[in-house]
Amino acid sequence: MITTEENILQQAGTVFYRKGLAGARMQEIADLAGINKAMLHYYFKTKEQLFDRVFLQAFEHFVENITTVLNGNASLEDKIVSYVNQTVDALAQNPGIPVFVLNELSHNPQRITEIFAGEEKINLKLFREQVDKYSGGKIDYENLFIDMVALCVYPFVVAPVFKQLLHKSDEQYTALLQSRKDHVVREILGRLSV
Amino acid sequence: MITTEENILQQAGTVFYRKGLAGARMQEIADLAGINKAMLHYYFKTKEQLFDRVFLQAFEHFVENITTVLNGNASLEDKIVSYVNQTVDALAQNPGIPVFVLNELSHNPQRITEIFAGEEKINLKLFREQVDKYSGGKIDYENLFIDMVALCVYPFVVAPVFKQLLHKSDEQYTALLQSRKDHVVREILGRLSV
DNA sequence: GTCTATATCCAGATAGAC
DNA sequence: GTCTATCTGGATATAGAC
Repeated sequence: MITTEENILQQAGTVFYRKGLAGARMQEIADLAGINKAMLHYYFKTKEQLFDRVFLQAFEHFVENITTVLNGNASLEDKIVSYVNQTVDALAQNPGIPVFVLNELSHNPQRITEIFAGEEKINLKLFREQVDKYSGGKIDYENLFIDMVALCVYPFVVAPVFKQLLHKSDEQYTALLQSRKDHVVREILGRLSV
Repeated sequence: MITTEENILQQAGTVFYRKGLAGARMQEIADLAGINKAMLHYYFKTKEQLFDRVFLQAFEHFVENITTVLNGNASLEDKIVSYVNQTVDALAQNPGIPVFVLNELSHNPQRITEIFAGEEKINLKLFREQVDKYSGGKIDYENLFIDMVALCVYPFVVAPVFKQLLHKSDEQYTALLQSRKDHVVREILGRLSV
């Protein structure tokens, strides 16, 4: 059995993802959750507090693969393979999260410093050492990291535009996104083996 | 001398970029433009119509390099070099545009079909032919195109997160974005010469 | 074309019964 | 914990003088 609070959080997510903080209506969230508007305030006091909870969840989804995969003790190759596959799979289930998170951050940039303040686990030190060691200092870990993330995430972010540009149906574009997992792994690993 | 209408459009842009349609306040736009709220309605009737104009401008900025560079009659290598450099330069001047456009499209996906309806100039046929010819059919033009755009644009979109993650100041991150022009060109051109 | 003053609406939040 | 009814502020939009 799901609690009322979890139910609200979930429905609030779908509304906030689609409309943002300012565009969302408490009434719509209440309707989706099958409860009364007053209940939202009973559980979360204000719209902003409800939004904060939703945003934090979304942000954690957004960066979770970076932290869990990169900080493990697997080999560099294994980490890259894991990151790409897990990230694409996660985004396929929640394609709206990246734009939602990035948009809120662009509206509210100081949020990011607050979030990172308590989180020392998000750390690329280990990844850097592995890249340095692996390539004998020849490969810049920053660009490698940026490229890997960009190649995975951007096609989701820009999906509506690329769908039109490449003349793809929803199903065709979904298939393309999946097929890119192998492509991205090949490209990134290819740089290491030169 | 700049007209009142252009002045409004420009100030409306800065507000809408930061806050989105629902979050923006007509009063704030009026204040920035140094005029009265009533004037906004005199020139653009409703907030939505003002927003539509701003959005259309932004969208054109967002895709202009794709159309102008890729449809020219330059060589494939020259097109890639031009696209990367022009895109990064344009984004450096207006870093807020991509998230703004992508967010609005995620809130309002049918907009993209309306926009593309009249625009037959946005066309990757020529680019595809060049890639096919150049690589003897060995390189997938879709992934090449997606990757090139992703590597250029995504670092701007995700700037606040990467700044924290990589421990960069604003100046350092700006420098990194500039330095990536050569990096991206090298990576993409490198695939062609194998 | 530009302003002040105002109408109108709507959404977040609360009061209070059950 | 859950509801109905209501308060209140604020934002878009308009009326009308200059």
